Amino acid sequence: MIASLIMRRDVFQAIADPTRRAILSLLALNAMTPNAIAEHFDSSRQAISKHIKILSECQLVSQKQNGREIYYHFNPEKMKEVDMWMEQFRVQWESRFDQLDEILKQQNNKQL
Amino acid sequence: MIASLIMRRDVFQAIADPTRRAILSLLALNAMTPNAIAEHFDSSRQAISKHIKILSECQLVSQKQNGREIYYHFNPEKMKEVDMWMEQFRVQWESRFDQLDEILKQQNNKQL
DNA sequence: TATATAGGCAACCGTTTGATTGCGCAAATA
DNA sequence: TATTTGCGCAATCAAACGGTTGCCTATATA
Repeated sequence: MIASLIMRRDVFQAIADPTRRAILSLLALNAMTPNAIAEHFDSSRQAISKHIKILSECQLVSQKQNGREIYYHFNPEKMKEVDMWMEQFRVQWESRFDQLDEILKQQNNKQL
Repeated sequence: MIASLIMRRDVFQAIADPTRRAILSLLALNAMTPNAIAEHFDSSRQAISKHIKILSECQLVSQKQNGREIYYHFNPEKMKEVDMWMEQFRVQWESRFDQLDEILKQQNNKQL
């Protein structure tokens, strides 16, 4: 289908929604069925299913059918993409420690 | 204003847009004016300004006025929030190494 | 076999998004 | 001083989003 090729959801867009983030936090602890997930929220089962569909489309979750139940599993691989994107910024908040290192070095120099 | 209290943007929603992510990548390297940023994109200057406004509202960027020019700076502090949220999932992709550790341990036991 | 349960799919609807256009204002330049 | 430049603000619009409702199929249970 064209949709599966073109519409391919973005991970960043998927985690933009607070409900989807909460679902991911739940699934990271253990795999769950849509109904079990929906019990944790005020929204309807269908609303949650739509969120799950979006999470599936960008491969943040995978599914395993068991009879009429479908267990959704969190897929850490995809979340890594966010982590990798963050890498470019991590240097900046680690620079604080670098600055501290610099200060300590200078103090050592003074002591010598 | 009420807007500044209630509307307070979400960092996750801010980085959902690919253009905004690209802007952040640019600003992480050096502070820039809206016009300078817009030159890197096909969109109009106003479109970019709107993105900048969203990034400002969630404090992912800060501004420093210089005459009629406004330099926008990347603020790493806010990006940390995303990094902190990711922490809960990081365990999962690091578990691969744990599994490797487990295998190595068992092999050592065999050797003993 | 009849009924209840799990869960996907499609249609619909109000709100939000991202982009464009036009405008106004302050700072720089002629 | 007149003009250009930098940039924010407001209005407008199509597309996307998030939710609800209704329906259908398949599996489990009475």
